[in-house]
Amino acid sequence: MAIVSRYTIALHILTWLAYWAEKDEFFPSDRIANSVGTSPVFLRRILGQLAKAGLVLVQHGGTGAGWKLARRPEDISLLDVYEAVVQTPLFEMHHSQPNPSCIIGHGIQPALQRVYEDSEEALKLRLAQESIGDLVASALEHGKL
Amino acid sequence: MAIVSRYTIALHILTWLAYWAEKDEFFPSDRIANSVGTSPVFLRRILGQLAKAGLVLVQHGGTGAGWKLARRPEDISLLDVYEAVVQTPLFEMHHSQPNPSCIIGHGIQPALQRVYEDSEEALKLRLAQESIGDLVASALEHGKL
DNA sequence: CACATTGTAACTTATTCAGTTCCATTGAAG
DNA sequence: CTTCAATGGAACTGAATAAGTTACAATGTG
Repeated sequence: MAIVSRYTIALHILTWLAYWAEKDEFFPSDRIANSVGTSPVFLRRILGQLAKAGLVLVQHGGTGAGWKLARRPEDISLLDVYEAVVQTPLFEMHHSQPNPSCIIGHGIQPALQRVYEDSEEALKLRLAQESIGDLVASALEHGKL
Repeated sequence: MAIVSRYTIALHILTWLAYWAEKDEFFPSDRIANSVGTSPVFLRRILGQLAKAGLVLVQHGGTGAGWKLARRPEDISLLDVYEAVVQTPLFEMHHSQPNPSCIIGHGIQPALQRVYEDSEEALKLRLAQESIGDLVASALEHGKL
């Protein structure tokens, strides 16, 4: 399979919040849902993860409750978002145990472990180079056509 | 989610075949299944993909039917295996359509497309640097303890 | 106190993956 | 030319996971 669409949704949310950030207000989840095209409850689940990671701030009760960015868009990297939203390792190991009395079956998992960690690291390094600020600029460019 | 365990299984298969490669015979799928710890039918599905990609050779009927490597282990990169077995893009887009009348909703997908492609490319570049030969060496090192 | 909004739990639905069973097909060996 | 060990593929099951929905208690501003 692939990296969950939850990650795409999280990036959409943050890009949207960044676009409206100059207003400096809290935006409710159904307002965001209108742009993303999915349910406010689903968004709140993701927003909760982003809040735990310190990427957004939440205002609970009263009128004017909702969400806003906790930092400037340029200071939120796509890696920050990845680590906030994706908790599972990128590569899956065997579902059923390989045969430990076979020398390959015994040694393959630690061998893969090392390669998998390095490869995941390469991906994360690339994600660290891009920010929500970049996404806003790029989305506006494409959105205006 | 993550990259399917099918990829791990494919690497296990090829590492196993590489380990026995000097014998220069064809190995049946249930012999391989004994090391991997999963069903021969599942393995044959994966072996079929590897054969299509030209990484293994198959011998159909008769005694001595089975599978063997089509190239030397050092000439099969982990990227070759990835492209043989994983067909879907690494990142998932939205499941439901973002709002096209919102400027962010309209521009976000092409913006993400570019970043996603670049990031997937970074992962593949790392996978291209490692070969089945490396995996055999590393697995033997760990397997001997 | 009123009320807009969050937080969370429980449920449904769809999808995907791994694994299984079954049988027709293949082709080397005797 | 028969035998038989093996592949190839279809059809099915079971389990896990994701996205989406409904419902309601908790929050805290005004």
